[in-house]
Amino acid sequence: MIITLKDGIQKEYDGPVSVFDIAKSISEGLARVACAGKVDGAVVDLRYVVDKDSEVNILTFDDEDGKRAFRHTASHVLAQAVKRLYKDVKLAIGPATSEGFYYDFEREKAFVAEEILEIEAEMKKIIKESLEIERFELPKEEAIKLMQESGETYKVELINELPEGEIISFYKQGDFVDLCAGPHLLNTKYLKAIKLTSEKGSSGAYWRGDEKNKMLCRIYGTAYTKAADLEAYLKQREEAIKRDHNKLGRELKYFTTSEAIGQGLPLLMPNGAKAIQLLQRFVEDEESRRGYVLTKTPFFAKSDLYKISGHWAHYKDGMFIIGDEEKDEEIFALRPMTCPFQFSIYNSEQHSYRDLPIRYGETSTLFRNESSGEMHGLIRVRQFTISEGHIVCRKDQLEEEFKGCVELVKFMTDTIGLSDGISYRFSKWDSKNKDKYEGDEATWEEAQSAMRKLLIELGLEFTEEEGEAAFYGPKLDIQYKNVFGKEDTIITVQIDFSLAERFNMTYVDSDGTKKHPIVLHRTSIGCYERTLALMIERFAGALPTWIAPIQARVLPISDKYADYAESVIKELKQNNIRVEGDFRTEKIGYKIREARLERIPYILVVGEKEQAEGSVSVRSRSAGDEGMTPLKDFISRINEEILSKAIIEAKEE
RNA sequence: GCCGACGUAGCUCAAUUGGCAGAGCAACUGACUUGUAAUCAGUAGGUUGGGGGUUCAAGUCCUCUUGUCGGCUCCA
Repeated sequence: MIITLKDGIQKEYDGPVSVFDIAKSISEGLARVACAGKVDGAVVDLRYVVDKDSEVNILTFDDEDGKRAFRHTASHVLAQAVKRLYKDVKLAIGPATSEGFYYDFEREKAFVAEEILEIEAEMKKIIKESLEIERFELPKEEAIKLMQESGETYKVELINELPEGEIISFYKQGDFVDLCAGPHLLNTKYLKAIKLTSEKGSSGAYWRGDEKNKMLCRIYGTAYTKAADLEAYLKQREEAIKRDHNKLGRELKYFTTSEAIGQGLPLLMPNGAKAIQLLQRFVEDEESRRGYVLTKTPFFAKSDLYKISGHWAHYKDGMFIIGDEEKDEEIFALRPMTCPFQFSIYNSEQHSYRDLPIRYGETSTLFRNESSGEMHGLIRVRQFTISEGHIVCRKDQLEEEFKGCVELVKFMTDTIGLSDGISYRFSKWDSKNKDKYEGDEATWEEAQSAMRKLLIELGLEFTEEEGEAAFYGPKLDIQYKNVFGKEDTIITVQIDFSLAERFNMTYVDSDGTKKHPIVLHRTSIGCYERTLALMIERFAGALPTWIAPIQARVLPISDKYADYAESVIKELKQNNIRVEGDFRTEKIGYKIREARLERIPYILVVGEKEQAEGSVSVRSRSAGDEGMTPLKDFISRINEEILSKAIIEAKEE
């Protein structure tokens, strides 16, 4: 039997051999760090026996799938520890995640902080016990019986759903048995560095992610092969949280909230309002350059409009409704999206095929009645303003228009410095849940295959997600992670084959017949609040100079140089620099400290020497004290930086 | 909406088993006229998120409510 290894090397074995033994035959060292295997492209357990010529790759913690097996084993140790300490707890599921692992348990009350510590201590004990992990299989009937006997009703439910003939495997370590497809490590001792990250107690999670189901207790943790790596991860997480826009954004006076105003309704303070104004002007100008025409439409409309668009049927829970449906003759709703409004503009005129595409753009304020537990700083709010646009086009224009949207998205994310962190998600409908969507199966398939084709042509790396589409069509979602690792959509481009027909939007084609156009729903920079929040996190509050609310602050050394400082400020203002002065009679070090803490891009110190020479002493975020420069030179330098929208990383301190 | 944690001065945090609400920084006033991350002294600042209750006495206990945070669900 010939086994081909990762680097093309071939090895011959006399008979069937386990993946672990293959690892061992390569080297003892590799066997020690092996977490799983890959045989002919499929991830397998180390215990898996290879019995024919195959390509075999030994996966370690450095491989994504090896890491998953390692952490999945840690989740079993978590479950074992919980079962040892709390007999009455039922097991649900416990997978590995991108950052670690979790396990869901059914229990009367959530686990509190002290209990988490006890569980973690018990886990460490289990690891020290060096328990062998054994795998065994059972036929369906016996598998159900085993789980019923131990009262694991969730496991019984899972087994019942497996198709007949499926291999049902279990993993056993010491006194603990869990239904699991694997793969797993061979012994608990390999889990060198573990930590439960639910330090403040377990959090709630619905069984199978369905809010109609029982709420379970979820404990999160992570695991590494070395204590130092675990420490590094925890440290990095701590550092990331320091950039939390919800804390920094408040400290730096970008926004605040008021209990009396309510959840999800942040107040943009002068700094935040200025940054958003700058972003909006930039976006509006760029869109105008790209052939978008501006609209300005009402913030609310009669329910009639939403009944036509389908929002009333599919999105009513997400809207703020004005009036009482039972009592009032006419009721209104605040707009959750701009589509039906821009469609109404389209419908106010007759269109020829020659008029298309029409690209409508609007800096549009939207209102969505998000559930109370959802709000998060500027990232998830109930009122937000978005660079909203709808492109009405013919089928033969779809490709070019879609690509134009993606190109605009790339231009925007590059400019604002978020391009490194984005990922693309192709969001499809859920054909098992047709009630949630508008349009028939054929239309959906057509729209989705059109989008997939374009995504492939564009060479985008994307994931596919079922059930994430809008009710009217599939989406290309541009995803970005916040400092807590939680992913949100910042930008979206959607193909809609449905609403034009619903809305009776038409154009007269070259053959004189009326046809329904295709609609692209899209944003270019997403919603300004969310985008600003992610920029604050990305830049740790030190926004690029072009968008910084204050670009320079002039610090006179003492009162004696106040007049000169004023003249510098005047000169900068005449050059459209957003500048202010700090005329307090404080020491220069003190004023610098404050300006640094406020992340002001340029600190300009002026005293006797500067006054004599008509210069400023520049202190930048990127280079610190740069010494004296003629004022004119500084102005051309900062103007160049602003004009080019340069991204210059601030020095970490 | 659901599970959990939390809410004390502008900010960060104290306040023993229920027993006089306090500190540092910030603010304000005065002095210092300052050269690249915190000058010194003084003053003021609170219905302890809000309502209700238990108690001789509530920041502390109970209850309702509101807001914030971490998850889940939902979503840009």
